[in-house]
Amino acid sequence: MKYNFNEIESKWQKYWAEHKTFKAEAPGDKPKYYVLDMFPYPSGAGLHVGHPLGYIASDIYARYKRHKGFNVLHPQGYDSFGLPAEQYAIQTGQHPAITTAENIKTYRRQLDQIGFSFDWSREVRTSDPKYYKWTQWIFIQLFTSWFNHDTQKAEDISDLIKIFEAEGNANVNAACDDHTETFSAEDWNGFSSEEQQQRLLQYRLTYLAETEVNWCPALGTVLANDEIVNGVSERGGHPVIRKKMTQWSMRISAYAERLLQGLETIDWTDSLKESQRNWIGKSVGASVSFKILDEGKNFESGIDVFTTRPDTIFGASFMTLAPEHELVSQITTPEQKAEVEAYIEVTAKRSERDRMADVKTISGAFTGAYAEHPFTKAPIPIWIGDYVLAGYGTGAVMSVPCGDERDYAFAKHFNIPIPNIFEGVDISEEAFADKEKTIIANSDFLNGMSYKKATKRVIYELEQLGQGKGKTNYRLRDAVFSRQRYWGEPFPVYYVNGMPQMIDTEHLPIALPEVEKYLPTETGEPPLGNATVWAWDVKQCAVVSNELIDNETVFPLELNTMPGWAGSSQYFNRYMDPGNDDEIFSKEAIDYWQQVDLYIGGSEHATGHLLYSRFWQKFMFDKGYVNHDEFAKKLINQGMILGTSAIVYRVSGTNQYVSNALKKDYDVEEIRIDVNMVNASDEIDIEALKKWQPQFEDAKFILEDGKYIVGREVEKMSKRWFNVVNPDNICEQYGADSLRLYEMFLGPLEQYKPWNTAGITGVHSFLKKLWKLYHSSLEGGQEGVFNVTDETPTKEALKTLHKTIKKVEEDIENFSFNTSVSTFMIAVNELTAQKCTSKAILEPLLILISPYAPHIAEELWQKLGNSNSISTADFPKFEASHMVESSKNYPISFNGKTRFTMELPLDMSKEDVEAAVLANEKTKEQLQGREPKKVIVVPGRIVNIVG
RNA sequence: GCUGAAGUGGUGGAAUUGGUAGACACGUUGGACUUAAAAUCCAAUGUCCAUUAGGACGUACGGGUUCAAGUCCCGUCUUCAGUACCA
Repeated sequence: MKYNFNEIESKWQKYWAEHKTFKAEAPGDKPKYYVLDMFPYPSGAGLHVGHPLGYIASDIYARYKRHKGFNVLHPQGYDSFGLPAEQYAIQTGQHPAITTAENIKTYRRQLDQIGFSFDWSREVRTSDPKYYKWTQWIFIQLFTSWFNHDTQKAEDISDLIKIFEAEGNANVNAACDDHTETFSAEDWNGFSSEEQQQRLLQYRLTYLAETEVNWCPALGTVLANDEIVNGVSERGGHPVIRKKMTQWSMRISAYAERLLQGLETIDWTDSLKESQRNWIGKSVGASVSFKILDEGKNFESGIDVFTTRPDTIFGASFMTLAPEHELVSQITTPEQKAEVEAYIEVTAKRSERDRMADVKTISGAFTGAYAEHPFTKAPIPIWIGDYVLAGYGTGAVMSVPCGDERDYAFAKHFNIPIPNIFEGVDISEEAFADKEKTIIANSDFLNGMSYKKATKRVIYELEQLGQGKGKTNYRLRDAVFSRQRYWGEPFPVYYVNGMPQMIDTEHLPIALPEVEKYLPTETGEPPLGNATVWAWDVKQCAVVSNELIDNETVFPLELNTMPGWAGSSQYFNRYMDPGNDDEIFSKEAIDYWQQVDLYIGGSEHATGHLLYSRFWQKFMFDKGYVNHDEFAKKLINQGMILGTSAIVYRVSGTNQYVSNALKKDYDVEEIRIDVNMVNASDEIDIEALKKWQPQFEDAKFILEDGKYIVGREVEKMSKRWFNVVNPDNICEQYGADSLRLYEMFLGPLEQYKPWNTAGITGVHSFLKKLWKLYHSSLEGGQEGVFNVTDETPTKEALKTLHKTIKKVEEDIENFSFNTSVSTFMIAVNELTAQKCTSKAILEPLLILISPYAPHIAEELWQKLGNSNSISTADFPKFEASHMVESSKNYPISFNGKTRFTMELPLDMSKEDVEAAVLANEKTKEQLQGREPKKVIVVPGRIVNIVG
């Protein structure tokens, strides 16, 4: 019998689908385990061999946990809103829903052929109205909540209104806009409804606000920072301007501290936690208010700065504002006006990128104005400089040149005095920024103090003056939540007199309207501005035609859509109860499934999806919908499988191509060609190449040894490098089990590693050997027939089996799937050599292998006479008794060098081993009559004699 | 610059956490089978010396601790990833 993997694999895939083998059970007595993959965006290109890596790992773990008696939830779905489908729609007019559905079909077929044990009955699609109903619902929950800093949690907005009605906002310690004014209960009750709403918006966890965005007029859309290169759009090279737009934002900054603290409680990789910490960017210091020395003018407020080094305040010899700072135009003196304006213009022209790349050049301008030092009352000149960022802190710094490198460089450049306030430190060459070694001098009441003491004291003194207080600053900014796109979740929002109103949750979902064009409107409105049926009738509670808008009972709906991360920030909880139309998930479901036990996905989501999801989870926790404030207990980042591009070398200016080894003799250009035309020894199929692209049709090739050898380059797998390997081809040629084993065998899960199809023969021939082990040839050289007997297993075979059980169990628990593939190979080789046919060995062996190679395992399992799926079988129990060896070959070392080996019983005591070794002839020979100083015996390992 | 991870044969990678370095696989070489190829099987394969027996060296580099170091400590170098004037 031949190992016919194609037949076997499609047979079992069909069986699993028909029998719903992997459907998670309803809550019951079994312990639960939740294994989750980051769901894919279904792109038009389909899957390449790199994509399933994490899915294979999670599938192995899920199957293993089923063998271990857990009720496993292992769902899959699609993050199906997104830009590519929309751009395709713009080009072709095809509705994104149609292309998305087609792409999902391809994905599903490709996923199915790899044999994943997903519970497809729980599939979610973020673009499905039944799903995004709940995304809209969460948005409304956020809108009707505020964050109380005193309790450190989200609370209902109605409670806030009660406080306002009773006592105003003076005692409310909430996460809110910086510019929120103080009002009394009388003030509040005197406000019009609109004025009240305006103020509440400053407290809500999602709010409308004017935000600066990168606007590209030619493309009619907002661009993200990474879509801009050198000040122009990446696509098309159109100019981009900074523009203030009214946008929805999420008040994630309210959760900064909890997002930081929560990292301590979860088992995620250190590097990932570290990048989240950096992103949150907590810094502890003080805010200090400097009075502006006005000449006739009257400034109500001074200049607020944030500093982490308030202890160095006596060293402040100037102040620097960001050029964009709002006070700049007010304080600049007439004499300095021209210079300041010129400088602002220059910096405004410089793109963000230029400013970042060019850190060395020092530039700035003096405003002519002075501030007053809070303690010495000395005048301090106020400068502007682009090294101060408008977006961080207050956009202003007190510059202490002796204690900060950037301030030092700025002071040197503009000849500003650099007073030294450190004891015993020379600052003639560079600034001194070592907090730990700081002793303050020349600083009045701070003299002689350490950084810690001085900081405490100066904050106290500033508070006495009313000019400062201790403050913690976070770099984390609120997240802009509006996109000028079509293919995203519509907001459940309509506008009455410009104020946003939520649609009642019972009328959700608000489905995406049909539009003629997917582009922005001519007046610059988002694509939903093209919709003709996009108004809200509050009487009928229905979406109606725009023509009916009367601003009395029919109102305009929001034209923006939500960003990509909206749909992915709670999907893991929705999987627990995906069909529920009445709630996002039932209490019963969340109480049983709790949280994700194991989450596998790429590290590129570190500061996006993974941060936003934690934020929403904490919010859901505050509102009592979930019972953990972290959604994933453990997270593993799988590495990427890279492509190995093939390169041919064109001799410059000709149509000749030179083989890799000869290219050094020519002036050549590199051209990437399709890797599928190159064989395992890097030799190219010239005929195929000629047909591939017209430019090669009548090309000449300069060969080495009659062959054209390509160059290789390891890089990301991508269509544009022609290095994509399609899993369809691999499954067809070698089978899904080979693909699964090989992806694991390639190296540690977390690591980046290149794909090399040639190596797959190793695992493929292992599967053939495994097949053969169950189909041993009978005497006389017949074709192998299925041959498993009830024979009592030999000691040797038992040892092989239990060694394998132990190793594989350890490997899976430690997620080192690569080494267990080797373990299987060794086991099969040993059992083949032992001519093992015993069912008592071969049956449990199959269970060990089945998480990795489920199809072949199911087939052989069935041949063994089992009628159920192997996935219901219990994981074999390791029994140490089978591992006991009576003796072992000890390496005998002298001063750490191994000289010979000795067979010794393992149950011998250390003393007896020592005696036996010393009595040995070879030992005596080595010692040449001398007495050993010490004999070290490590049981079962080594004997070392120190002479 | 800072932060994080890592440097082991021709290649991907193992190494029971301080105990025979290079498991397993790819590749390469030789052999068997075959008209031939594919497939399969067997053998060799870290480097150097030696006909063999065997020996020396060897985990980026330089030191150290230890009977014993890929593993621990100190210093240096290199690579990859993230981040970037964060006051």
